[in-house]
Amino acid sequence: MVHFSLNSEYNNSQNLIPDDGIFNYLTGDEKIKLSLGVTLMTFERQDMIYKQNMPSDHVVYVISGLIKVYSGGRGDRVICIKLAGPGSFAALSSAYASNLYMNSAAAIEQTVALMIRKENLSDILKQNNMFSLSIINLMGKEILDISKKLVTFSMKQLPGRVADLLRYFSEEVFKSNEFTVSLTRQEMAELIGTTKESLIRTLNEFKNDRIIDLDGKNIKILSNDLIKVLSEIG
Amino acid sequence: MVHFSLNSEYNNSQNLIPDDGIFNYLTGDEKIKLSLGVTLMTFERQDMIYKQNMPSDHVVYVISGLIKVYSGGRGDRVICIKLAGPGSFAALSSAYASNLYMNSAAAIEQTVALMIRKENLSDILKQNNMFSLSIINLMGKEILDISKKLVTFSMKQLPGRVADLLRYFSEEVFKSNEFTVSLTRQEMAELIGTTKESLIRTLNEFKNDRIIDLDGKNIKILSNDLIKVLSEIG
DNA sequence: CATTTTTAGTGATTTAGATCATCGTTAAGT
DNA sequence: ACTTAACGATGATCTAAATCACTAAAAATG
Repeated sequence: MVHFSLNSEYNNSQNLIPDDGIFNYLTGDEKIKLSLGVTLMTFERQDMIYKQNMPSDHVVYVISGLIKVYSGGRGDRVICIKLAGPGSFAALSSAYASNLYMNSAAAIEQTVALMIRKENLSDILKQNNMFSLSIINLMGKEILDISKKLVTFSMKQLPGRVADLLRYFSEEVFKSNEFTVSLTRQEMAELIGTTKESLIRTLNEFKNDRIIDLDGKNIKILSNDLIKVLSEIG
Repeated sequence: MVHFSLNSEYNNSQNLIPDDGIFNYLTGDEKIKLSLGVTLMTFERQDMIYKQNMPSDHVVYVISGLIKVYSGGRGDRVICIKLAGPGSFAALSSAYASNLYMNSAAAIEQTVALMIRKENLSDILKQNNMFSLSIINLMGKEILDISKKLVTFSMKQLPGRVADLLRYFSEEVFKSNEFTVSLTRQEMAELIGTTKESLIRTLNEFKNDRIIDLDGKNIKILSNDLIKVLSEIG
């Protein structure tokens, strides 16, 4: 786990704060100020980023790679709440609604992320309205996403859920009809609230029905239409 | 459906904006400004407040009563995302992350609510940082609540879910160990993602096990400890 | 107040998918 | 390179809860 911390001799540098996305709303001054409470970290696969029930002192901003935000329940069962790729935040909700992390996060593949001290982010929120508004926007999107997932979990059965997973991968995570997942079957199952066995079976049914091509971690969607239909009929 | 609209002759009145909760952060001027985009409405049981896929022009602030926010899926199946009682908002997430309502809301009992035009709320958000921050806080709490529900839905079985429902009622909705639900068994089932039959059976098991007293819509929790255990073992 | 509709409650049956068991295969660690 | 562990894949079995099919009790409606 490589660890860079910005110390005083770099105070005049703003390199750590990206020049894109939501940070566009920050003034130069605000970027400098925020930099002081920021640590750039590199995580390897399976590295823990934060852990449920620990004090929530940081918010995570993913620069590259992919992380999973998940929650452990009874026994060894785990459910994955979301994946966060480049340009996404994790732990925003824990930061502003609790003083503990309400779930855990770990790297799925090698990931570079900004760890932002939440007080520093609060300072910005208190003075920059457009930044606040875009955080409100982000959180609104997150609520809608989780609500949609809740509906899926309580109404769709396996084929519909797996179809949703494939859409999620192709439309939001990998942004292509052909992709190589860095997740294990177990992790994929945790994303749609099922077991690895059931996920594997359904994925193979899709393969036999020529809806997808499947070769280990390489997945190619052959019929987006069928996937969409499956997702809709649940 | 009674309908009061604030027109010009009442411009100098701020009566419609409550003096409590989140609106404390507003200045007098802001309250006046917000009042212009606000309508006070009374809804009777089963009245629709807003509907999935309609343009999301208003945010709802519940003054008294109880409403349900729900989402319809395949067939006639419905899942209730949350209940909102006095002092709670509904449609905040739709307002700021979509131009359509992403779910529906209806009154469970007679409800008085402020319908706030979302542009007017945006105007306040753009100028009042503390107000924005408390909206961020509210949304964070909502994300955590839904995430918890997601975990429940994918991991707990019926006794655990029903225990969660009873805790939700006694701790958050009715704030007492003894309460009269204004919801039907069907609506209760929709809150925990099951069918009315399964809910009824589980509720009666709880009654037979002397965990609750049950007489129609009157429910009394006899053992909070057992409920808690059931909720935790799932 | 009679009638239609909605809600509550039970039993019998079915089923999707979890669980259990096992085995090659791939990847990781020594 | 060898050993151990993690992962992918399949088959057999089991079970929680959905579904179906009713009856009874309340509520709403005319």
